[in-house]
Amino acid sequence: MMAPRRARAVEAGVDLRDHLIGAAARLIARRGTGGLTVREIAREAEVATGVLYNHFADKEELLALGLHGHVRAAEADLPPLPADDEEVGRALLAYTRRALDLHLAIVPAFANLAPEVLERFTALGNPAAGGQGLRDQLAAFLRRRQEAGDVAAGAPVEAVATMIIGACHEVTLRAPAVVPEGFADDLVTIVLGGIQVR
Amino acid sequence: MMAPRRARAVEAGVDLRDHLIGAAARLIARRGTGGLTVREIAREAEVATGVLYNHFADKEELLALGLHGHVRAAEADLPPLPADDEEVGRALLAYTRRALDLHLAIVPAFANLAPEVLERFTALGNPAAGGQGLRDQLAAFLRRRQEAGDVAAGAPVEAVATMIIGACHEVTLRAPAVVPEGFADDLVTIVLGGIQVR
DNA sequence: TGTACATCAGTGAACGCGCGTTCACTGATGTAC
DNA sequence: TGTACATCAGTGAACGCGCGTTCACTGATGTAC
Repeated sequence: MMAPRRARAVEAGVDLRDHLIGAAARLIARRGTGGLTVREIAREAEVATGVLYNHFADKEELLALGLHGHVRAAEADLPPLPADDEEVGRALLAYTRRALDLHLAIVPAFANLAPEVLERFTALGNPAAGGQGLRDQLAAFLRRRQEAGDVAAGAPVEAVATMIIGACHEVTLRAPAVVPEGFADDLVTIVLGGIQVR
Repeated sequence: MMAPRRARAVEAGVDLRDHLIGAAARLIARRGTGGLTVREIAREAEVATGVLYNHFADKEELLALGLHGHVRAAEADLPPLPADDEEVGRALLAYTRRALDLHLAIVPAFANLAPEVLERFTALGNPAAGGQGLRDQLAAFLRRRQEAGDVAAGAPVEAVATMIIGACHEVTLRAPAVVPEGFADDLVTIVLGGIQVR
């Protein structure tokens, strides 16, 4: 075997590649991908700028990986999902709150994302819900409950999932993000019962 | 009066300032604010680059104005809104379709927008719905119909407006944007009747 | 165990390019006579 | 009407800065003996 050299600031046992991705993820969590420079990332990692190019093809690859890590880290902080035998309304509320919390944590990082980075990020697979994505996870939940007879047979569950996730996006995109009082409850109320006069 | 000179490519009678904003709006409509350069805008306007700085403080101001113009132009292309005595479901469908169409036209331009430009754009006032914004316009419509007794008294109409607009965002943000078959109808169905088993 | 040498990841100054912005110059339009 | 002159918006080459990327050099870690 050959004999390499270690980066001064990286403790033994950690892969420098992971160390760099972690530094990028931390910066992205703090201020978005916005005007991040490779020098800044190297500084955060306490490493020389040139080393990035020993581990990544270019800045975009590192940013995509950092963003991916950021999303996974944010999701890992969330409380677990409800069991499938939970009452539909309660379960839906839990899914909605989860989506809101996750979006509050990650949407800012996507606000000013270069298209090339987004493309690479997408190619890495959806990091949320084990590669499934929040929207699809919610849609799958609704289909299961529909088959179980807890959701009206003809209900357009795909559109429901899109609406709930979309509403979370909407409220979370403005800077600063403001979630109205009782927002998640309102969403569930609407989706369950509608607004029509009866 | 003094004696100025006219830009070669600008026909008599049009304000050069408006001509420049129009060129910026056209480019933004075509490819977003993404990597637009002042040289490109000047080229589109068939004018020297330096002239921009006779009419705008900097690039950001021109981009914000161009974006504003783009949104107003997109909205002007839309069919008119339904009258207030239209049946609620039909009216809601019309509002939803309008929101979808407008978002299809303008969301791409916001995808990769620099925060400073967004800030300046916001300072110009919401260009949609006569300065009111689509979401607020929809919420106002729902409040009116609620007072008229066409919408359930306790229904959280603000959240409904956010959900519908959010769903339009959601579906329109992915590139390429794909609106599922019957999407607007599904949204209205959900909002009116809900998905609960009865 | 100790010394000489080889390896190659890490280092960071330097390169080069793109782009926003500037400014000396141009020339079309008006005024003076 | 014609000629000389003044004005200043328009022009575009040049400036300067920031940032991604490169590459000659360094030095920690292993191997040979």
